[in-house]
Amino acid sequence: MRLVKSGDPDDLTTKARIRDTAITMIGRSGFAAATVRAIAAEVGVSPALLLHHFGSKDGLREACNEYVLGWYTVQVDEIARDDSPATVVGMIERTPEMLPLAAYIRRSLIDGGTFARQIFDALVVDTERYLDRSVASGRVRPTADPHGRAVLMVVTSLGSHLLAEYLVPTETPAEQLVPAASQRLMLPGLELYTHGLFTDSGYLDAYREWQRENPASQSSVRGERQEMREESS
Amino acid sequence: MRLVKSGDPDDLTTKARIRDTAITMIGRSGFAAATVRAIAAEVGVSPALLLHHFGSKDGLREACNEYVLGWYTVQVDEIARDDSPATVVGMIERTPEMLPLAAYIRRSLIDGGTFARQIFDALVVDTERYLDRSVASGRVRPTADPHGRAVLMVVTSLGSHLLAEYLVPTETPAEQLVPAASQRLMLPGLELYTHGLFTDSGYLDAYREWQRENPASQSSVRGERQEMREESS
DNA sequence: CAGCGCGCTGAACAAGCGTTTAGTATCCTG
DNA sequence: CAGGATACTAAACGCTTGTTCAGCGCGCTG
Repeated sequence: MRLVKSGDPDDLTTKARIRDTAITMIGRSGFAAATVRAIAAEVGVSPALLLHHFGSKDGLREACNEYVLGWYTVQVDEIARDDSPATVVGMIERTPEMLPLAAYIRRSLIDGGTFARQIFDALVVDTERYLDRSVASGRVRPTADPHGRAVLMVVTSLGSHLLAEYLVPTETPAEQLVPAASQRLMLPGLELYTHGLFTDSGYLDAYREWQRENPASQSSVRGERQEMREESS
Repeated sequence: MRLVKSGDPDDLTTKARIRDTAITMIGRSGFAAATVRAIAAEVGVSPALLLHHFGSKDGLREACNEYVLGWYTVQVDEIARDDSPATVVGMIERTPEMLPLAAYIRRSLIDGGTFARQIFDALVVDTERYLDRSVASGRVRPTADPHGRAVLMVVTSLGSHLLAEYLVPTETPAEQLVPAASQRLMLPGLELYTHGLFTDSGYLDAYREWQRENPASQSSVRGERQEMREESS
């Protein structure tokens, strides 16, 4: 257990142990399946204590969200300080002690809601910054839509995360699931990122053409964020 | 309602109407949240009738799976007959009357299980065939790992499907969600597929090098399927 | 020592779940 | 017209869920 904080589980307050266990169990089986009684039994306390500390089951979820989001922010700041080529998504998958956190985030993304959106947006911001640096250093090609490209890469990463169970043989043990899945896609991914998929720019040119002729249909979709369109005028 | 079959809802047997409603409601709110009572109320029958026809709630799910899988197979065969450039995933997203089916598949992919794996594998097989044709006709580059590339593309497609709610503004109505999400990723996707992401083949070469030096680590991951390795010997 | 707060428990609560059971119409068949 | 299958319902069952409530023991404070 122990999650991120250092020291023995015995050193943590019972409230913290409940929170950590809840994160693990919600991540493993989902919010609904992780019942108040099951979590309490796992920690070794009464169900009533859980409600005493967190008010309600939703209060517990809120506390978990807050904790995970705080931890996530710290991690991002940490790896943003050095300009290592590690993305946040990749790092989440590798460090074993934060696997419960990753599973919890995975569940949250599936369930939807404000918390998941915060995480997703943070991932996109982080990925975009990483890509910007890579463009500046000449390793990555510039793009007409940096934000959109970052979104696409986050979607691909999280997609392989969410669909990991279908990428590996059925009998793969749960703890090897995500690493095995990302290794499965490594070569095709690198190949795609290096050479692309199409032999020429026909599709892209056609889409740009269509886009130029139907400028109305995109403003409603893009929404928010980018107001600056000076470079295209 | 009416789903795929033709005619008025009144023309269908009550059993079929229950099944269709179940598909819609499970797709909308998940298997657990779509209770027997809620489905029965939506159809306008008693909860007991549902059990009378399908034996149990799991029996109902089984019937839904069977129906969706059968319908899916028909669709795939249909668009595989002509060599249109439409992928199955894309088609699912566009035809409005099969949106409930798509939502149901989406939920099933999240919940996991045999049915979801069947759908996923079928999508991969179909995508791979489509890519093979495109390679033969010269529109798409050949690859060292055709199956892996097909998996990657399915993951990207389904990923944007699963994460659609994060790709669009919060207030986007549910029925525009998937189209809006895929349009959001259209330009970055085409750009990536046309030019790739990296400026040179450094990362790919390094990985291939590493792969050549550590040939052990991949057999356990690849698993199943491809036994033919004659071209590399 | 009295008393208050805090961590904690056992037992119970109402509500919702999937499911069962007994029974009622209805229609087809002999 | 008799009779059995079929479509369907009302009511209840047992179980699990989140939540409440009264109360216990312990440590700190006055």
